[in-house]
Amino acid sequence: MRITVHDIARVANVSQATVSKVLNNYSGVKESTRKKVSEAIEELKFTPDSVARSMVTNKTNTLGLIVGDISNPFFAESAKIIIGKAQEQGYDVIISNTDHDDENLENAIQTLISKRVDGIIISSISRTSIRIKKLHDAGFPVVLYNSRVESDSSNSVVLDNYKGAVLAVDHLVELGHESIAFIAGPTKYLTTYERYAGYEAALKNRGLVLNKEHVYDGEYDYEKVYDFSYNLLSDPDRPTSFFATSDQMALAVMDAAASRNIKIPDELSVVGFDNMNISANQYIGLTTISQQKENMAELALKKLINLIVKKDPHPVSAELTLEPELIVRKTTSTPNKIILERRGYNGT
Amino acid sequence: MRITVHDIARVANVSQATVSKVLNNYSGVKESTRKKVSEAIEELKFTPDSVARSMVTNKTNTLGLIVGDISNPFFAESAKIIIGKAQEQGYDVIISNTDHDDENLENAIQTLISKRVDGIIISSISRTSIRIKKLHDAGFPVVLYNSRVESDSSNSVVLDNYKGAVLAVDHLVELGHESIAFIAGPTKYLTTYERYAGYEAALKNRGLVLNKEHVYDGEYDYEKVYDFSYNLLSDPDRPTSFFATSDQMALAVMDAAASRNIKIPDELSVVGFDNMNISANQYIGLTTISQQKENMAELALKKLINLIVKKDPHPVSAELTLEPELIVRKTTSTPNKIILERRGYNGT
DNA sequence: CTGAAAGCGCTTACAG
DNA sequence: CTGAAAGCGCTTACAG
Repeated sequence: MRITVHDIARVANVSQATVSKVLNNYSGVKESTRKKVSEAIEELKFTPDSVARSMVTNKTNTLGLIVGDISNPFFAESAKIIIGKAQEQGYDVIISNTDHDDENLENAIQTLISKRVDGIIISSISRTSIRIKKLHDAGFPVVLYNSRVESDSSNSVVLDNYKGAVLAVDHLVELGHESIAFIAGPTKYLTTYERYAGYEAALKNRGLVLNKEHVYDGEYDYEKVYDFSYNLLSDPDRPTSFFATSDQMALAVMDAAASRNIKIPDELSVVGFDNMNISANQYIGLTTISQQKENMAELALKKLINLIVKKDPHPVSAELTLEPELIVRKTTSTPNKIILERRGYNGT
Repeated sequence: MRITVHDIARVANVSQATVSKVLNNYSGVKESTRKKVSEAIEELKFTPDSVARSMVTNKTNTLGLIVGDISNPFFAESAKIIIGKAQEQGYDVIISNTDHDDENLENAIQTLISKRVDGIIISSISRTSIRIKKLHDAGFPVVLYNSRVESDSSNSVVLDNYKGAVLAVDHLVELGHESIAFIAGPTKYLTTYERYAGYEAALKNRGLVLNKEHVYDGEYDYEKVYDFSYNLLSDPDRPTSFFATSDQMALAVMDAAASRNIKIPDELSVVGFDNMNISANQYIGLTTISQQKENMAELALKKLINLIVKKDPHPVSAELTLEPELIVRKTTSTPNKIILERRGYNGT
């Protein structure tokens, strides 16, 4: 049924070996035979079988991309860039979605490896994972995207998350906010962990106290964050601002505020983290910390490809850290004086 | 280096064939030898090579998913569902992003097939494409997701797009709008083509005239739609409402309106199409037509799997059509009387 | 410049 | 219940 190099060889009256040589554009094939073979390929509409080729070359030209949640636009947008760049280099990408579950992650790695992908980009991995070290030590190409692990041996590209959080908090404080709730997300990730540290430090540095009841450190779950925010916003003594560790979570906060009919930014300021495309939409206009995802995604892919083709056997800096940037839009402003006074504050 | 069935066979003192049998859980293996083999597998931490297995079984357990733009949340959310359901059934999925370009699409199909994926779901394909018919006739499992092709032979699951558009227009008309701009998108897709037809018919049916200058039928490009809307909104005689053929495009319209400081819905009504997750966010509250993506995605995957395992050799209905549903939220309202009067309308 | 042969790591009849 | 052998469709030394 399927047509193979053998068929081409027969039709072109050459050996399989020569067919293979023209298929791979090797030099050292007489022009006339190359032509014969090409014509046979054309005639039989032959396309070589990648699986068979992978079997012998030990390359599949496919990459794995493991994300916590592909429906989070930050990941979808990152994926788009990674897929695009990968395609340019001749790689396809298998996407695994873990729903932020460690067991799913482990399974994903397992099957990707058994499918012999040439390398993996992982974007949501617990900071205590030792899996990465094993892969790294085994020489398997892995790079962490917007993730890092505490055991040192790994290649990663991340933002300076600590600094990013400080930027966000400072912005709010400078606007006059003294009560800043925090959607921290799960601290099992080093990124969120460091943002939490940044939040804590910035508060302390500004002489503000951290109110644990104003911090959500549960899982990444839209509904749960919505509920947390919704409840917190019923408090007469509610925070005047929220800092969320992702734009997606910031949107959940805004969703909750809207359903309580609380106006943003007049009655509540919100800052996110990621700068996903939609945040720039002027109808939404979310103030946020840019993750530089174009850069980050491109660097991660480049790093991975280098690892694969071994151009970069001893990468100078295994860990790349990008600079965060505060992008002020329209979800933040000075806290509403009237509300504050009603609550007994006396301005600043 | 790599450890193989051969190694296991040696350690367990059996043949490769029996190793294979326990690997595949075949019956007819003595319990004691099964145990010996299992222990050897355990001991050497062996995981079978999927590539080699695919070579002989003619199955890769991987699917292809081709989308026009994975960064459009509608596609990302659909992908999440498809990937999740696929994983449940033991399939991984390679995602190809075409940027709505026909040549990219063709290349994607090509490489997916040479990688021997077991089946493909295509979500953005030109209605005049003859590629699908060829694949279909060759017996290759393909299902179209939210897409259909004019040549009949294909498996697809789509919404009744014509009716969806009628629903959207009727809603606006019933609210009192007489001037409804339309972001149609490229009419090369049957979905958008049919929505255009629905828009046209509904207008006619309501005795309204279609103003070609109020219709955007260019490519899916956020910037271009933004510009189109921005320009149209400068017109003193501008439309009082927009119907967009996707939520993503509706967002672009809202973006443009916001930058012109035009209030939604007071001064402009907007209805989208898709009902992506974020549209339900109450801060955004986009009125839209639901595509039932959960249903659609699940059905598409099920259809594909059936095609693959041939449980469904003669699918009763090759084309599945779902019912659209209007979801009214807060981006639509009656047209602002003051504005209308200022423009010389005299109410209704 | 060309081809015969071996091999990648599995599974599948088939014989015993 | 078990194993020897062939084969999936390529590529890669190697010999000529």
